[in-house]
Amino acid sequence: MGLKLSIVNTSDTPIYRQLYDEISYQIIRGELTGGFCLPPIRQLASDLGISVISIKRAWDDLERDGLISTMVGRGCFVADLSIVERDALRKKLALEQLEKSSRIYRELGMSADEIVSLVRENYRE
Amino acid sequence: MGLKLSIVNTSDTPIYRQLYDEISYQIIRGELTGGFCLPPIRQLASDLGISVISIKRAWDDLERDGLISTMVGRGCFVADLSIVERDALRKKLALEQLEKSSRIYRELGMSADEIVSLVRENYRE
Amino acid sequence: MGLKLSIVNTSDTPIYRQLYDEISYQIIRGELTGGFCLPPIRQLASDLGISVISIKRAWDDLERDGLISTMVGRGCFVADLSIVERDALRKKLALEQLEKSSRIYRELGMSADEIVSLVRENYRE
Amino acid sequence: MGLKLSIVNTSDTPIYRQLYDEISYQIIRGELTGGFCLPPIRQLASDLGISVISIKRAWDDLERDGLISTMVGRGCFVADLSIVERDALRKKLALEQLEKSSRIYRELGMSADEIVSLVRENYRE
DNA sequence: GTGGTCTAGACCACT
DNA sequence: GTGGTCTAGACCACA
Repeated sequence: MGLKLSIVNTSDTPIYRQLYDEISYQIIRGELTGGFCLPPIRQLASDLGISVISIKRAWDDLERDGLISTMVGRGCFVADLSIVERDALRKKLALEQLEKSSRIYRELGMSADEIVSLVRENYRE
Repeated sequence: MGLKLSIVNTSDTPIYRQLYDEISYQIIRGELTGGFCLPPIRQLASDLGISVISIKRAWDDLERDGLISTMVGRGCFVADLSIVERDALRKKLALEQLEKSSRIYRELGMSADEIVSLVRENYRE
Repeated sequence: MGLKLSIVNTSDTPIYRQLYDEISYQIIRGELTGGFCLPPIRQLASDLGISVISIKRAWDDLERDGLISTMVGRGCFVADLSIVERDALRKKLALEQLEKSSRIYRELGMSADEIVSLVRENYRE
Repeated sequence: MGLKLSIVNTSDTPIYRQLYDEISYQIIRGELTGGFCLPPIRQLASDLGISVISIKRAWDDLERDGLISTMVGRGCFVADLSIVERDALRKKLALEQLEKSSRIYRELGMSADEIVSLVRENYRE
């Protein structure tokens, strides 16, 4: 099974960011495991109908964060992460997101209880 | 008491967006009430050290969303919103934010309980 | 019975234009007849909650077009118009409006028949 | 064939409005079809001898109304509208215009028949 | 006095 | 290359 990626051109989040996010989420969820070989960027670019530059940028960022590693001439491979590392990453991303939202909830004058009930409501669907 | 606004020039969110957010939050929290006359855009521009255009853009967006109304030659005034309208707006913004976060939480494979405990933890601080 | 005027501050048509229009329409419909004495602009300004300047501007325009005449120290009076004059004015305004709309209808690629049926539909309500 | 636009600087309708109108009419008439790539705003600005800002403002409005979509770094593209959508839009704009006119016709005390005959007269030319 | 629009030119991020 | 944002300064119409 190959890599699954879906890109939204009209989104306001840059393409390279969408790529970064999708790959990192798949790694965190364990769908992409250590040693998996990512497809050649040129092929991926034509498959997704996007620019090579966007992919390169995403791959660079992923490598910077230790999620993949590039072996010149051989390709890009998903890094080996322990469950502990993956979990730490997961919690870090969740907290980042939560803090961003919380700032807004506070601006709206919402209490923790209100938010919790919104969360529960939202998840039931 | 005049209007309180703080702008961060180095932020990656555009100035006009920061202005929009601050004003709309103040309206939702009831700190800015119907009929309040916003300061002249040119005065505000020089006070904040920003361009008139950024303010104009924010005011345009606020007007399009029914939060203020501008009268040429007279000034810009906060719209009269009923408590019901304000609450609806508040809930709408909260839900928008929640859905954005939820998408990410789901990508990270988190359950509702996990999120709720994160929220509680986050709010205790 | 006094003069009836309703002004919408938030409208995008200038106040002086709203005044001009309402007065001229009343004259055309024969509700304001020759010799009728308009209220003092200062009183009207405070009654309507608008600026004297806006009224002055409207009165000036009306006088320019021969619809009222100002007698210094005595007030402003509606001009004596014959039925023929009133009808000519009515047709002129209608045609002006029609030409403005027609330009848009043509841009939208509508035929005369389409427009006529829209008119009939619109008037039935 | 490139995009055809004509701007009148001396008009009292803002440049960004003229742009919005011309583009939207061309989309409604089917002259601009889905996927068409609008010229770069900076090139268009220099071609038309106007400022980038005016174009940007028009493009923003068009995007807000779902008529085009812009992709940073790639350009602005005409949205894919079904014939049904285009027709609905066309009718909506026509009705808006008609209601504006009708208000005035009523103020002038005109019957539906009078208006219809005016329309027919006006279209014969 | 107010807001509405526009220009010319700049810097930045994305592809 | 593309669009996104911003500044500084100008001219106009409205109240």
